[in-house]
Amino acid sequence: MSQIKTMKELADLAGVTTGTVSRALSGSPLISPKTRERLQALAREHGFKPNLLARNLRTQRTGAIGVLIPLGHEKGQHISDPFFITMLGYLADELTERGYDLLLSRVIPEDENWLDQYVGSGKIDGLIIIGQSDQSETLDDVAARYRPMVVWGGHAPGQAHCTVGSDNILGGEMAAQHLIDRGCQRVAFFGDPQALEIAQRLEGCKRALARAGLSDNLTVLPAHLVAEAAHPDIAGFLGSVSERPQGIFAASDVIAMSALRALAEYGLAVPGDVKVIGYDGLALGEQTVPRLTSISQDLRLGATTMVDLLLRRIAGEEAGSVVLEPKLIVRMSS
Amino acid sequence: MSQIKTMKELADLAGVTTGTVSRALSGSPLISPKTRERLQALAREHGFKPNLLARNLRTQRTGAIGVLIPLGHEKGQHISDPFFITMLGYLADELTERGYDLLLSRVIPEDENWLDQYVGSGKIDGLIIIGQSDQSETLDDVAARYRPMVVWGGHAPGQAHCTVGSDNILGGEMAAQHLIDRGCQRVAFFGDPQALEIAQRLEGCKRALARAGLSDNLTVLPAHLVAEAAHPDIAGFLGSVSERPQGIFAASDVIAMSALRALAEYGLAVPGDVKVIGYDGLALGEQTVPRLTSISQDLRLGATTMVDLLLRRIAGEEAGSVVLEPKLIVRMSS
DNA sequence: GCCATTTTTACAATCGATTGCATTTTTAAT
DNA sequence: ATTAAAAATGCAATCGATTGTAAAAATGGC
Repeated sequence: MSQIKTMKELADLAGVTTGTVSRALSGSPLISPKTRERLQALAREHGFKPNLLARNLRTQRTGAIGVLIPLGHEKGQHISDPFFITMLGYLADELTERGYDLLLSRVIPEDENWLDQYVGSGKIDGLIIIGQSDQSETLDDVAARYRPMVVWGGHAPGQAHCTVGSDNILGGEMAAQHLIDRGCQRVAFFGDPQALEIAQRLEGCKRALARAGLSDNLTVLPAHLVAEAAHPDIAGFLGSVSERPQGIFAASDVIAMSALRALAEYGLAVPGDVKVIGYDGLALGEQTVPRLTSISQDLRLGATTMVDLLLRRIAGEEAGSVVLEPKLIVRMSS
Repeated sequence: MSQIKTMKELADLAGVTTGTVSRALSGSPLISPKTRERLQALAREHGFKPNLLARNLRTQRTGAIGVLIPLGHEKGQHISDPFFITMLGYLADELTERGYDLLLSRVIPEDENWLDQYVGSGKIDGLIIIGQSDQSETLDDVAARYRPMVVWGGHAPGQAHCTVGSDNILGGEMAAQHLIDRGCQRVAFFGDPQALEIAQRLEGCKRALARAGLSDNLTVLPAHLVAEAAHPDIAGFLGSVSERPQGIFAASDVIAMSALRALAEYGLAVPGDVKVIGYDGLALGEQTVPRLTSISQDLRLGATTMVDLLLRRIAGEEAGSVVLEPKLIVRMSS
């Protein structure tokens, strides 16, 4: 019952060398069945578990995938943000199902090469980044020399890093078109286009409005991504505009929820006075009052796809970006 | 611009030894400021990052905290369960704020010593376990020889492992009392008492009923913890009981949500026909229809407390279990 | 019973950093 | 200029496993 911590101890105990123990425990055919079983039994009996650090150092693989959340210009944003959390849950399911651990880190990309902190640190076999934020060039930069990396976010032509995400331009177009179909003439866009994904959604929005000849009727409010921070932005906006928009396109469901709250506080009926559409299709949209119309990205599929691509890249295959279909979910807010 | 991967390469390049490089990069006072700066500049220039595995192997610390979710008898339960996810988000915030990484793993405790997979694997400095499930003895067992471990869940007298969690008995009592106060004579408890926390909530429930002389009016339905799995359990129950309960105490908010859905499907009004109270106080309870009355556990505080205790234990201090105050949140379902 | 194979096991280098101790270089004091 | 003291660097062991190769033991054919 003594505590065997290292192979050396086990080896001494059994009267063999660590090499033999190592091979025995890994079931190498170089070891006779007799000693193999003896050593395995001994290891079990003493509860011996090989040190993974040492093993990984030697074998140069870790069995862990890093998941990074760059918080961009949004300093206050927490990991407990519903979108991150949802995505994280799916990723965790997917990765653990395939035998990988998930190393979660929050990063605030302040110093030049925040990404290199992880890449090549030897702690991970691959990297999944949730959201480009405003770091698209940095990502391109790193992607050039670090292959096993997949990013959730928008795909732009000429982009070097591998992304998975919905077609944000199309999604934005669908959202705006939906508002137009519902009779909105003046539309407000809530979201900060500094982030690529959001810029793309805005772009799609503009296209739809242009097609309807409503280009001049768009107002853009660069609202914060965090719910608590977005609320004052939105409340301020609603209080100050002369001509109230008839439709609001929020660049994320979280922003949309803030908008719903602010609208309620101003006594505005949704969808009667103002129609609201979000983006993400999070589960919480089912539970808002009124239930939130949204452009849905299939996050579970997104997670699966990212993990797929990543593992293929780790294996050395080429694997390009994937663009997922956005889907309009009409609920009660529009 | 060559890719410097190891200290040896950097050292050769600079014409010094790895020892010097190591000390220079870690800012040791044994190195002259001149060479220190020269080496640091060189390292920066070549984008050198020390291999963390090697460092950790040498220093015997990893900078990572393991978070484990034993899924117990509930095989189908996913990490994307709202409760886990919420807790996970808070933990991630808390840990990253203190400079720790978070290594997430899902475990299905099938083999004898699932816990030893992680303890002593050398990958983590400490362990946080979310939920005891039905593994309380195993946890006690491991706690005896592995100090840096904190568990979210119920605290029972004589328990060896360090727990943080709400007072489940008191919480259960409060929930049942609330239903009684609202005039419920027959009460149903939804939840599987195999898990310690749930058993405790049931115990509290029984006490309150006993005090009111209603002991015989309790029905226990061991519903699944997973929303999708709980629903048929509950629907079946509602369809089969002769005397419908006037109050339902769901052992978790997730179960309560399933109950709300099932009740709606049976055309029963909440809280008119049946009153429902959940447990956890998750944010999603704000968004249900009707908004869910619940016994709230302050998960953010719980996460902070767990991390606190864990770090103190890692530092070698003694740190005992903490029981948090449950709080009744009256919303619209009761 | 002896030599040639084939199995088993031992030996030792290796992964990439850290760190105590020995050695060299620099500084300062006489 | 000499030497003692202080400062800076080099050397080499170490963390705990893996793995190619060499050595030893077991097997088999005659």
